[in-house]
Amino acid sequence: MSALSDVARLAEVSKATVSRALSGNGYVSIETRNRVVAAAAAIGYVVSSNASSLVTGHTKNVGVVIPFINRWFFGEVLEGIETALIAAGYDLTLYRLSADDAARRRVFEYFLVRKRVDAVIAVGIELTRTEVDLLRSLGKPIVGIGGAVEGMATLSIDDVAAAELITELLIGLGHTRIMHVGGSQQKQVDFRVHSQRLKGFTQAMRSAGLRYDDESFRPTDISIEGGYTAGLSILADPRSRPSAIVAGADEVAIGIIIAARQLGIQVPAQLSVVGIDGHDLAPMFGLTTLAQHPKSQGTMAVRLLLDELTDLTEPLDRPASNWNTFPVSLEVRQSTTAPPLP
Amino acid sequence: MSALSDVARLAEVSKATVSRALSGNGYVSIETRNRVVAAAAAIGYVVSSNASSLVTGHTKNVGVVIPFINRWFFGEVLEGIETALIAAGYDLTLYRLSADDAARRRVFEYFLVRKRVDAVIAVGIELTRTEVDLLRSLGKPIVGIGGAVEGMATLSIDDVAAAELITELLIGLGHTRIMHVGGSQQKQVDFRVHSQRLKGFTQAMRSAGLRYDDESFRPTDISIEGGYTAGLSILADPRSRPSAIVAGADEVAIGIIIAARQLGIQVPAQLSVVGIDGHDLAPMFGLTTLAQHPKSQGTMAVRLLLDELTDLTEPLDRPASNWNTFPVSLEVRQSTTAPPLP
DNA sequence: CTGAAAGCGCTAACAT
DNA sequence: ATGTTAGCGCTTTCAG
Repeated sequence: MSALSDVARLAEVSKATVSRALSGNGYVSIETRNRVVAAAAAIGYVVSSNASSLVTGHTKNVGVVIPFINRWFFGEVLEGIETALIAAGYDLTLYRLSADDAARRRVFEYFLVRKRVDAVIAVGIELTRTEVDLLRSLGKPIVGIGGAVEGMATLSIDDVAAAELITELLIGLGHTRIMHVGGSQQKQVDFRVHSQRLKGFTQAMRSAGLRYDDESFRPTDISIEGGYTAGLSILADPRSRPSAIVAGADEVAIGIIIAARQLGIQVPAQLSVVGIDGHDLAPMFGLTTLAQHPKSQGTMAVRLLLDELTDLTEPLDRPASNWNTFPVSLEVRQSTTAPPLP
Repeated sequence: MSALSDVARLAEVSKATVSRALSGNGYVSIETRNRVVAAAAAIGYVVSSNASSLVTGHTKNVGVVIPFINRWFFGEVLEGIETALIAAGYDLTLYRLSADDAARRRVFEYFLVRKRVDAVIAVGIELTRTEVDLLRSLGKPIVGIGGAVEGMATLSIDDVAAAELITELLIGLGHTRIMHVGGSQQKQVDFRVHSQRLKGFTQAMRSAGLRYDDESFRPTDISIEGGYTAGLSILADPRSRPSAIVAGADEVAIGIIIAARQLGIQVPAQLSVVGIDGHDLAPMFGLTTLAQHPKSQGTMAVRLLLDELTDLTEPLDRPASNWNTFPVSLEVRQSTTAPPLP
């Protein structure tokens, strides 16, 4: 409510001086600064970021687009981003991007454009060339999490390699009947993560000379319920039951394990289940996971963004080398329980 | 980048007319409007919300403060809020409020104040008198979810009644050895939800004349892992094992059930577990839950807020009756499986 | 080191 | 129905 001019009057200086004193830009004698700061505190003055943004052109606000909020991986990433952003004095404006195309366009062409955000973090969303261009033409840095996109910095694991790695792990343990329960190949999230994980699985199976057919993959909802339902149906018949399952996500792995236990199957003694997101459920379920540290990915993305935002003193044309994909290291989180007997 | 004046020049009208044509406020002949809209589209003009906010005083943006993102109840609420807000043309700025007191003050005294938000939704956070006053003095409507707070509209279930109800349900089923596994009474979230749920449980036990002692309550982390760990320790000894458990949250209930199944205990045949948040896991776990429809709570909160924001033509002093707590109805979601045999 | 003045891009009276 | 004018609250030259 109180404005810069109020502070100026109280401190008996000009508005310009107040601005300088409070923002730290420009010279102000130490004593004047103190007077100003005291006056500001006295009347509870806080700058209007609107007015400030209007003239400076930046908003101290970053937009985050993300397809899900209530899913482990995404929720964790979001938390990581939020923490890092607030720590840096930035606000976070959240846009959940549904599959709905019109809604998506609306977010890009309306919400993100009206000069509210300085930059954008896209989590698990494969921006189109057009979207990237739009944002870049507006001079807004973008960083992505979850897959490579041309024209912007991204942070991601190699989903194919991850699935391959974890499958090889099971093969190395002596398993031969291995299934993959993962996201539907039809209604795919962006980056075709599900396809990539399936691909990694298939590759590993093939190179090991193991049988891989239509029965080896089971599509499911990425949720505990989905995993549970799939698990019940897969594990029902003892004769056709796999001895190991590669789950497309932790939620799915948990659902499968619950189903297995309900059917009286011991996990991991009689069935190995591995997941990929890796949320520290390993010890509890006796499952080995590939941890991709979502929270750190969030923090890291913010760091990348802030670097750009700060360097932005000399605008645009950054070295192409910077617009690359940073691999995120995977950590095999071994179960503490004994290895399964295939 | 292109500004209102560019559109004006292109359409050969004044800036005022452009503003009117695009915002829909004020009279503009149909043909001029068409010309303006075409011109705007041609150069990809989008209003600067900063400039606009600066003069109108409102931002089309609401702040959401929430203690957790990655927890079912909160994640769902957040999704509900996001969807409703976007649909109404509002942005959502997210603040995760940690237990850290300094951080919390910072959010209230700095972030929320700099005129970025028109209103605030507080989820699961008990605003202090000071915080409510601060926001109200700034003329920002607030609505809360999760508990009653004086001076603002809130939406919440009656946690005591909920726990009582669900406990009575178990008692009615013939259980006598019932335990409550819920959040620690020490490090409490706001609204002391854990205490309230414990209280409801205790009341039901007492009125039924059932034994209630120190052993009847087990504090736990609100997470699947927490429930699992608690479950293992509670259910290990068959002689002291309860026949039913009231879980403080769905995550906890799931953890307990996983532990039970691992120990070879049939759920719900040998053990009943009930939860409160109610995320449709009922059929899968054969557990009865009390559904509180988090997503709808989010939507509803937005609706309340929007009402205020719209009525705000005649500012402030709204009838006190409006500042009440709206009860959220609970729905008993019965398990489809047969009732347990105590 | 400080002040005066010129806008940032838009909206809202007030005219016409 | 449209144009003119005066700011919203701040930052930033430009003088001094």
